[in-house]
Amino acid sequence: MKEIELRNVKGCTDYSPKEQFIRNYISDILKKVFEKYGFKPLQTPILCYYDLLALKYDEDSEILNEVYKVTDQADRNLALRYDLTVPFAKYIAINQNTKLPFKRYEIGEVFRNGPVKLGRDREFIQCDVDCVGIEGQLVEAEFVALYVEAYNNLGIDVIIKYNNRKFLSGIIIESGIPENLVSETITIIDKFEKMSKEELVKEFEKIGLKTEQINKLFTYLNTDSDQLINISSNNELLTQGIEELNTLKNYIDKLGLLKYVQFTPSLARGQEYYTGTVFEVYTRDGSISSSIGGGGRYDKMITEFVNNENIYPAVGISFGLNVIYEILKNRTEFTEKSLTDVFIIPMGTEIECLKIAGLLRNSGYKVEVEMKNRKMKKSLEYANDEKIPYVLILGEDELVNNCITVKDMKQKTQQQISTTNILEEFNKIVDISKNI
RNA sequence: GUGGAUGUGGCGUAGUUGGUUAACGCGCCAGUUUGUGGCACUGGAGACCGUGGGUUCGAGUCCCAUCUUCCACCCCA
Repeated sequence: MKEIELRNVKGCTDYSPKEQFIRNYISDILKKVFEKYGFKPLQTPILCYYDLLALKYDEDSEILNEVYKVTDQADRNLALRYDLTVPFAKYIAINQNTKLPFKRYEIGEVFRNGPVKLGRDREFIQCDVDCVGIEGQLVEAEFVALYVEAYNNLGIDVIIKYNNRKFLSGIIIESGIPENLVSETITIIDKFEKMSKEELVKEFEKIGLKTEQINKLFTYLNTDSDQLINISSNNELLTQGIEELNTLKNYIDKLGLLKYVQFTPSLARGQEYYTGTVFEVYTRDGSISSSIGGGGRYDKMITEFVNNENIYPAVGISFGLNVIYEILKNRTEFTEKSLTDVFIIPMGTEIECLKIAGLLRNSGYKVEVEMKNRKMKKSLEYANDEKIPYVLILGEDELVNNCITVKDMKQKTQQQISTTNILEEFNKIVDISKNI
């Protein structure tokens, strides 16, 4: 056998039990909130036809370079999914009798053969929530509520920045910038908050914008949400964008969520397919500079994809599992947390212990039984390392007296309880120590 | 993909102008007598110094190549 270097594929990560526990905790909370808002789980395959992705992303698109291509034994051209949105659109296209509105969520791996750095892998989990079939700003407003609730449940204080693509394109056109430079301009605007004004001007000049245009654009980009009403224009796109922004703000206000949002005219988001409202979520204290969630309205994508007479207006948002993990991982509730509640050490009483473990498990405790025949000292050291709060010891002494020793590892106390109604007795001990 | 750094036991590091058996902390294992943990003490295992060449009497230490990882740029989640 040839010796190989043992390592993970670039951009792929192992998650240890402790890490994965927190990741599961996060996705469990997210799932609960999604379902609370009426979103249904939809599961799509990771493998898909390459042509499907090629159809969606332009031939020369950078995205396509980052798609993993694979083949099967029949030499079919396949790919690993790049995001969850295309599989979603594909599902709608295949199941055209799907009743609208269709609300689904999906949490799953996606793959991008791109640059790797801290917090950015090639295999990563996306958490997407989408609603297809509804126009107007109500969906957006509800998504804001969902965002707030989800991040509240995770204990993260957030600020949701929002903007509107029609508004953004509108102000660019209104500034006198030619149509063919719109998308390049947006790319630069996306860096608005990261770069100084001088740097931005340089960038704008590089793509050929005139000083007058740049100045006009800057005025628009510094607009406050209250000033939106004052902007009047013949540009239909701009008027529409402003109207949508005002409607959305009104909804958010009535839902009492205004303190969670911030109108940000420079917010663009990279994806070409957004057509209306866009969101990006940040921690309020700014402890994490990158966004921890984002999304927006994309009315055309599914419509073009399905390509029948129907239109499929859609809004989708996503949560950044990795970055949420980075925020939560150091919380003591996790670092001090044991994945096991009870550790049972048998002293020649293995089967009895397994039976007791079964009893405790049935009432919801996570129970582990010592199976390695080692010294009690070692067993206790293990329990201690794992931060397991309770240890039961069943030896001959206990067996004779029909009882079992219960150690409270945190309090460093121990007592004996009767084995005949062990569950009841044990619950009592747990309750008492919880109250302390 | 382009540019810049990096690579020493499981982890984090030290290794002087190239010179004998590569050091330290953490971790790991075992013990400090009987069925009791977090501390302390004692002992132990574990690295051909990323890989392949080269210079040299001699290289972890110099040169070249290659790979890995990381940081910028690009793009995004």
